[in-house]
Amino acid sequence: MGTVPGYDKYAHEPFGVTADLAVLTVRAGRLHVLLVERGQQPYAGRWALPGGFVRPEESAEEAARRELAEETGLADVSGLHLEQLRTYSDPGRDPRMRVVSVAFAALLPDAPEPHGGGDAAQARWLPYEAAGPLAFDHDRILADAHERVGAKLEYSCLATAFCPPEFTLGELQQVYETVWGTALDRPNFRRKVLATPGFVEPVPGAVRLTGGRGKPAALYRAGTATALHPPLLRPATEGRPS
Amino acid sequence: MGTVPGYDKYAHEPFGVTADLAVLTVRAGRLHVLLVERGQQPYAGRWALPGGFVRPEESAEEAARRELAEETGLADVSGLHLEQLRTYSDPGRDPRMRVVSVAFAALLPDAPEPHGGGDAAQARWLPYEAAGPLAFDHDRILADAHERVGAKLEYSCLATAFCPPEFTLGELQQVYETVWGTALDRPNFRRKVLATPGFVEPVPGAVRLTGGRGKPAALYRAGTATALHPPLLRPATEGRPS
DNA sequence: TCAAAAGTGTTCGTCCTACACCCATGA
DNA sequence: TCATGGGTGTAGGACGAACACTTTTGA
Repeated sequence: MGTVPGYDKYAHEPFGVTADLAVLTVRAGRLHVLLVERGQQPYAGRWALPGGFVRPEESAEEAARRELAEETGLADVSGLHLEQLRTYSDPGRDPRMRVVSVAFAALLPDAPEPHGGGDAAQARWLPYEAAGPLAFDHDRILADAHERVGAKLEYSCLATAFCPPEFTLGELQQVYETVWGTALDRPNFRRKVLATPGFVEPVPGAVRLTGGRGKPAALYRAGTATALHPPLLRPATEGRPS
Repeated sequence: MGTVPGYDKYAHEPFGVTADLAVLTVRAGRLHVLLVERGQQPYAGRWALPGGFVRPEESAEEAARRELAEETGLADVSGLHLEQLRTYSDPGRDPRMRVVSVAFAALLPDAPEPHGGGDAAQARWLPYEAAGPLAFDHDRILADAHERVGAKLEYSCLATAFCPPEFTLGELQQVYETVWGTALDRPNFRRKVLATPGFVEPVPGAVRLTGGRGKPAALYRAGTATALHPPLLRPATEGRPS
């Protein structure tokens, strides 16, 4: 970083910049979100999205990964899919000072157990609906993350990010059904997924029993494609906000 | 905004927060972008996206509208469609200090002429392809804006934001063709638009000659819908990034 | 032999594509 | 009367929705 002589970086009221994460997973057929209990003021004792201040030498995305590792102890953060959501900048959204939050959405396959650390007294997965009133404007951020992820499932291959390295089509379908809150027709879902080149790749010969009963299902891996053409539209959800 | 006793807001290296705008319009069948010539260091004399520092008492979106009015003199900024793009936070993207930029995309109907003001020596519309190397990382922001707008045309009614209050279907179609860079079939486009409730509403009896020749075209106004179901997919654009 | 879950086939409608054709206007 | 742009009609095909049916496993 260069220097411009005569520029006073303290001329303005200072802003803080935080990176906050809405980390989602599918657990037992329900959508869960990763939350931390705040250990400090403000909102001490309240649940919040993990996150924290961006440091001078890192980008917002780097800060998000660091905070996630620090506050929840989740390993394998390097390969995690992070999607920048939007930035929340209302004055007064943080009582300490002017803070703008760069929010990210992240998807994880089922649920390594987190543990608190850093500024977080504890960390845990909570069902999406049970994520009560959160600190700051995190309720809004969480809702935006849900909406965004639901929309991206339609036209991207993002759903595989919710799945373990090898998964069945039934598991993949459950991701869609859980995030969208609607049931899908299994035969049609199957055809649609298999007809999209690069969405999933079969693992030759591998099968797995899913529910303890029933026919063993073939296993698939995530493919190399990122976009879905044509998209897999969710049924009849009128009036979705743009 | 409350106060938390004992919190030192100067404890961290201060961040600057800017709001930058990629303002797009369609002019004579070509995509144009609104640029300003910087009057100050750094990058003095270089073209850049309009924008500037967010003030302590305003949100990023409010700052974007204010800077747009100040730097380009465009009126009617209050009704303008602003779409938050994403936030750019790489360390070193601004040589003065640590600055994160909250970027917005905006759409305008053809082209009130801008004039410089504030920190901008001058302001003008430039064809999208001719928007040479810009200051900071604004080339990247501009490309992201183009991609985002192109994608949103598929599943939202955003295209009407490029049009004047009353417009013909030919003009609306030209918005799609200009942003996407592809030709569309006129009869099919027409049917698609008219079949989507709330996309456009006819202005009874009103007609207008468009090219000086040809049959006068019926006029329409933007409708109340925001989403397009089913979407209007651009033809065969493989490998688009997610 | 039954329940449960995976996987296949088929039908029917809707939407998209493409192109042919007619209409109204200015030069 | 010709070129230009607006507007209508229509046949064919691709795709999605719905649902019946078969297969393979554990209990």
